[in-house]
Amino acid sequence: MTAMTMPRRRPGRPRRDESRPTREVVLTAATTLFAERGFDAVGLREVAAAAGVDVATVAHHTGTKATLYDACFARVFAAEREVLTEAAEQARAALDAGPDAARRALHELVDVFVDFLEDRPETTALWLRRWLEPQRHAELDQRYADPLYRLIAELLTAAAAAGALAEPTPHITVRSLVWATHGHVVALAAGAPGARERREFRAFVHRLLDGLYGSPTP
Amino acid sequence: MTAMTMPRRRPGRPRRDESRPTREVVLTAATTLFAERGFDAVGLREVAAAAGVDVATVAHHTGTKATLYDACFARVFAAEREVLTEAAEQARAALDAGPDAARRALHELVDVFVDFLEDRPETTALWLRRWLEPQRHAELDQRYADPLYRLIAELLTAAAAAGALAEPTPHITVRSLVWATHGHVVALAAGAPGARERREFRAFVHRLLDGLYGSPTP
DNA sequence: ACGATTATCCATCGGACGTTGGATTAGTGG
DNA sequence: CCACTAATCCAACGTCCGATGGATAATCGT
Repeated sequence: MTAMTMPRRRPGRPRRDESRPTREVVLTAATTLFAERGFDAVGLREVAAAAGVDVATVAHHTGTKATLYDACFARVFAAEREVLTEAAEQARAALDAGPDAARRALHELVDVFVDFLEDRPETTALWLRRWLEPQRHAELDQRYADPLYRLIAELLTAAAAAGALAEPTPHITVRSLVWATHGHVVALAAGAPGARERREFRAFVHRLLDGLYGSPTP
Repeated sequence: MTAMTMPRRRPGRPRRDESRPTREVVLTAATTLFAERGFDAVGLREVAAAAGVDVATVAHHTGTKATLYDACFARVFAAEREVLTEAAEQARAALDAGPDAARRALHELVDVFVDFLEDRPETTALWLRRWLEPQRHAELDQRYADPLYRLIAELLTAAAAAGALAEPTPHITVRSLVWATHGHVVALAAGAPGARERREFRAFVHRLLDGLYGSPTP
């Protein structure tokens, strides 16, 4: 196909689309690309093309490539934190309603987390990529992951006190569960069979939650 | 410090060190760098410097950057497969010696796997990085991971038949265990506290093995 | 002993990269 | 209506990258 000279956008400030600010468009495009191929494999010109803008516009809105990457991660993580903290609050409220309701609330929490990661696989991809950067790992866990892990571990400890679990759950068990979930999401993103795979993984985590520390009464 | 003109090595074939072939030196250096920072963040000149050779020598022995990366992965995985298949054979032999011996053999298998990954964190790093490349994921799992998963899952099924476990273990449980272990290794590599962290993770996986599908008799 | 092969380094190429200076145009405040 | 700011694109810079052609020296086969 002959490259017809597309009416190229001329420089200058265009009409502003209030509903989708350029910064959001750029961050969305960059998040997808970074999640798929990682920081170093993605070029700023590529991000700009995916967002439909020039590379200088990307720089104007998000600074250097490193700050763009950080902004993508912070944006994705903000959504994760919001979902998880709200679900944890609801589960904690249910602890007072008796062991059965508490246990149901814990399973609901697990479902919310797995649902969230399945719906947004870029979250998992960005987490795994950043965990593989040894310099950033410690700072990341301190700023982002550890507070959430602590939140969940404390919730499970309170659940044990309320009779919904046989024992409190250490931090390390929560982390292992999180990694198992991320593995599940990575396999899904790589095209593993959908419905059955999901059902089996749900059964795995729920069984782990019920069985590892022993439900008091089945 | 003034850059004193180091007696630079002149071209031409040097005396050969039979015990450490150049190809092995290059692969070792490249494996470390790729595991630490990933394919795109590592330059061939950097690999060459770490191996103490010129970049053209790297190309001479390992071809393009992509084939070098593949060679690193294949070499690391060969060691993993060797360790795991031998451990699985020993465990299978123990299945005939009664449920208790069989159960002990399964725990030994888990220990061998976690020991191996803790000793060679680059194995975990390379696996995780490749799992994050969607194009290669399917081929990788087919060629490398799935046979091992199947080996272990069949072993656990045989263990259930021999009375060491209450139920056969699906593929997905094995994969989840593998991911949990990788998460543990990543945390260790990032400087998490050593001894206690390790003890708690061992307790987690062993308890999962015993408890998730229920040991027949405690 | 001498050609052939192997292993190494040097120099360089074309291209892609991240970043930036500056021109251009739309909106905004007075 | 005019000065100012904000947002966009173009073009370029210097750097680094992966790859390769070619020179050089050690080893090997005969």
